[in-house]
Amino acid sequence: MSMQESSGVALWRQVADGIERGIADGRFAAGEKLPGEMEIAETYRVNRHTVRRALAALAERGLVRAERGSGTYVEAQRLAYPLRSRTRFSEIVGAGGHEPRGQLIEAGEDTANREIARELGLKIGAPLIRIEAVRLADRTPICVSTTWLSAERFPDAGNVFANVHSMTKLLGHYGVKDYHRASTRITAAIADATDAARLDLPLGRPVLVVDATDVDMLDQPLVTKRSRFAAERVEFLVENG
Amino acid sequence: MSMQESSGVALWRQVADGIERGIADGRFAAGEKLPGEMEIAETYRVNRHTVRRALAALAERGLVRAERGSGTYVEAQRLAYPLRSRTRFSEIVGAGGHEPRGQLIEAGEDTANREIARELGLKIGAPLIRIEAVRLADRTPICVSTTWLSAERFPDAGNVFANVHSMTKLLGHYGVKDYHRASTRITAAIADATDAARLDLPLGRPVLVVDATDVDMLDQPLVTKRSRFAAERVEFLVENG
DNA sequence: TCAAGTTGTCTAGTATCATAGACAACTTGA
DNA sequence: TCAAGTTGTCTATGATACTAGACAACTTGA
Repeated sequence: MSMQESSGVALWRQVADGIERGIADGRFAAGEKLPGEMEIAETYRVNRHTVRRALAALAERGLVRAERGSGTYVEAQRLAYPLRSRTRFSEIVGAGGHEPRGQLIEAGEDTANREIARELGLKIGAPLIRIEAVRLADRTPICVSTTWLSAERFPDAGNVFANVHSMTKLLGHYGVKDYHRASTRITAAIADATDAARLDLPLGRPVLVVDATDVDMLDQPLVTKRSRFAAERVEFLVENG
Repeated sequence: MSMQESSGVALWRQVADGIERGIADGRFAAGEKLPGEMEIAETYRVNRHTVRRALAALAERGLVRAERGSGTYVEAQRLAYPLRSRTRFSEIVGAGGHEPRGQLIEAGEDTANREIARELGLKIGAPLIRIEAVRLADRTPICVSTTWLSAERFPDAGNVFANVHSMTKLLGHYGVKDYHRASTRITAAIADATDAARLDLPLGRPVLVVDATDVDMLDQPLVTKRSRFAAERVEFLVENG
């Protein structure tokens, strides 16, 4: 027999992703025993060795645990988190009874290209602070964001964010009491290797790509950002009056 | 040299994903020439043949086009789709310089489940008209929609739509002069076999799933629908005041 | 105790992935 | 016209992925 998807994704990986999805959506509950390796092999029409490799990958990530002679058991428990627009990430997550977290990946300097300059009302080439961060609800990554701020208006913003772990608090540090969303663009893509790693998501899962700009109460642009959300963990509600 | 990520995703696929992302986020604009195969190979630290395979995969999906002796060029560009209170498919597509088309797949009767009843302000079990249609810009499918209308208020709506090929015209036929969007919910999923066939999309590509309800000028619900957009062909623009 | 069912570990063969180099066919600009 | 740069196609080689079969080690329940 020979499968030949030629999708560029290894069979064992497809099986692993399938099982992980089963865990994520509750088909396999935490602590429960998975079907036997033979049975999994049959459902995916794949050799048992391929299933073993998939299970090994999941075991290495701590999602399952194999017990010789007995079976393979689910270690993880599934988490799901809604997200609404027009509010603060921290407030949205907090309202859902979860603890919002922000984790800095990298902060650095940058210069404005045409698009960012237009969004922020700056000149092309203007100095920027670029902040890349993961945002989590409890311990589940929700999105990765790249945020750009004017380096003149928000000097040292990278270090500030590293301390406060929140964009609202960062802006408050510079005297911005309130702000709101000026524009939002949404599309979708497939998680690439970088997304997958940062969102702790299997490769090939959909991500929602959101470009947004926030302005202060005088409609002066403050920050513009591009975020990539794990689509299976979020649903956007658009409220047009 | 030997890469050995062991991520279960083939190198050529990682390269293809990287290039696609570059196209999606505008680093490579539509019509523009990509870097040469050798240059791409160097940036990804990969053999030229691996790059060629990645480009072949993108070419097969119509995202790029190779010209011998000259270079490889970006084919795609996304349709800008503003999500305003006034959202008409035909107007949006027309504004982009494309010809809007609607193609009926199937029309039939249905009864309201809890969600649809709530959206349309009907009782559970109320008779409905269900219209499934593909919407295209020129000859490119943009989305498939399932639309529900009250069968009492819009009798024979299926046949009307089959003639006019437009939801705006259909509503006009029943005396609705104007309407607007009451609610929009967006998430993303992976194209299944049905989506793939109707959207002329390869299996496994991302789709944007939009649930929306339109109301008349007195805020009375008219239609509720679920649409599945080919994510790689559209970009939603959200304008919150 | 024992049989059935489970995971763990070998060996082996075939197909695909990725690299490497060479050259042909073609386009572009000087 | 020509040189430089591009994509297209061929051969070849090693590493990895997948399949296939067999058997060991262990758990469970009758």
